[in-house]
Amino acid sequence: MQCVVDHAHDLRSEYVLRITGTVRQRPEGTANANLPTGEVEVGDCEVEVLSTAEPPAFPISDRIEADETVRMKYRYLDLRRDRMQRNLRIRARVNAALRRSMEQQGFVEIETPLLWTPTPEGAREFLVPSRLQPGSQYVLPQSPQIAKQLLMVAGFDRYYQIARCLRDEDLRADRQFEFSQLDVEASFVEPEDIYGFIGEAVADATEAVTGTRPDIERLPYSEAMERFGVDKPDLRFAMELTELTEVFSATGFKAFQAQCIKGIRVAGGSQEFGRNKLDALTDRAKSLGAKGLVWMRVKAGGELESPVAKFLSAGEQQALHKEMGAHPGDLLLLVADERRRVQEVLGQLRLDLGKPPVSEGPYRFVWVTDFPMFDGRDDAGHPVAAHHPFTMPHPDDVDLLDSDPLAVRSQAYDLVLNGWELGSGSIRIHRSDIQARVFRALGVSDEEAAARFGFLLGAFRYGAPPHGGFAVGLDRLTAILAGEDNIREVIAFPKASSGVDPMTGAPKPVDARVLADVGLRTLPPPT
RNA sequence: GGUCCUGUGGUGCAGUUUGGAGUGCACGCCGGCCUGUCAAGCCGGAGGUCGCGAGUUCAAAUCUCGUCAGGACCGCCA
Repeated sequence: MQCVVDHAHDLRSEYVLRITGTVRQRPEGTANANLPTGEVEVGDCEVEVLSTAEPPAFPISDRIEADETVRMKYRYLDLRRDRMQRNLRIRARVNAALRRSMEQQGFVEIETPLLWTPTPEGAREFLVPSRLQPGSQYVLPQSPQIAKQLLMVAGFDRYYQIARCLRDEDLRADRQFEFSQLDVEASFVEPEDIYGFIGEAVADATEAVTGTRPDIERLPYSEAMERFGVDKPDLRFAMELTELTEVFSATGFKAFQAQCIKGIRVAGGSQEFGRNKLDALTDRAKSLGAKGLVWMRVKAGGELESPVAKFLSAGEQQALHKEMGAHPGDLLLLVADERRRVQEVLGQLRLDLGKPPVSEGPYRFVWVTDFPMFDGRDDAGHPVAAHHPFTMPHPDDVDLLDSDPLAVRSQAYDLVLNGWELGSGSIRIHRSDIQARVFRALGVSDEEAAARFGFLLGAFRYGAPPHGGFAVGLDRLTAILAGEDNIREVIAFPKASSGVDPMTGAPKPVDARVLADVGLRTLPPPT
């Protein structure tokens, strides 16, 4: 708002002022249609300086992007910018909408402890030394998982919480040490019930920010992997992986005598990708683990231009052309390898070549369902839990636990938005016989299970309802709704990727006396 | 632990490829002028360890090595 002042004042940017005056129409010829307040002004102003200000370390303006280091060091100035004001207000709207939605759906908000017990396995935990029990540690929870399951045993059959979670793992654009989740658990539910609860809440939050209520699609895990090569597909663009294994089932071309062949079609890409770019793509594919990358340009007459074209029969070329839906000018990229490898490589290339910016395009929510129970094997040959060890196997697959564990589907599901994993959940095991079989499959002995999770397993002996739940990553949801590709932009005081807070300087050494109080002594810094 | 990108007055950039005096642009800052302006305008001025340390060279912002910081990614995140 423009203020008209009669007498000179020594006013600088970022001063804090109290201005008293009268709002009035601007005089003829001074209106400015480009400003929201361009029709009016405050006249006959009295100005009082409440606080002077040094020039800020960087311009407080959305027009100029300051260096991250400087922004973080002076975060309180950075937060004055329109962009950050907007982002944090979007976050508040998301937060409020989620709470409102869960309350309306009859859920009860219950807080769980931040000082929790170590549960070795999973993410590395932050330790909190105990003063009253010197030498012993609490940990900060990586999630309220076990606490909320105990609440189910306790009879709070619909629990939710906007929970802070802490994981001492390396930071990324979508990962901070501490992050917030809409954490949910309910009793007597099936996956459909969870999709309903969470879908409602997330749609409410999205509508609160964008004004439009999104649909949420469904995709089984195996289909996501076959069509998109990832378990968190970005459905905003196609370029799907085409199955070509059958096409080359009898091929004489050695490189295509593989378990799986798939391809992606870059529409109109044959012009854009000259030899340099194709070489770069091949290097990229190799760095992703492929043995190689076969490229083909689709010529005007439909014939294929490729270093390997001469090894392929006319029938194979025709079938390939048809399966890929090729048009003249397209670029085809093929990978042959083990199925999982093919999916990974082409899934990543698809993202490299086609993924739109986060700020673009519709919100394509999708439930990825029927995740496998286990994901590969550890060094000892035991299957590794894909979700967590309390995940209920798919009812049809329970009998495979011993015979073919890697084929067991679980009742676990993810919510994905535009290629970001927003969160995951599952139906939990509430029967001790099934839990015992899962632990056995994982190679966890009874003693070990009792030592780690005894208090949970003990609770289950006193009548545990069937239950399941979910957790939605608030930082990620908010970032996408705000059009930001880094969750730091929706967190008031984030950490740098080194884990340091450039504003406060944390973490810092503390006095040896303070350490002694909690029974600790520091080692000399590693050399 | 690894790969890659970035680091130049307070801020944002150009200069680095092909070594030749700290050269340039915009913003800000200081002084002055002007002013119904709204990213105000005009004139003048100050402000630099080219992240840091070695090396190559007659000569390094520029080339090499190391190191620090920020960022992206891999590992990691049940």
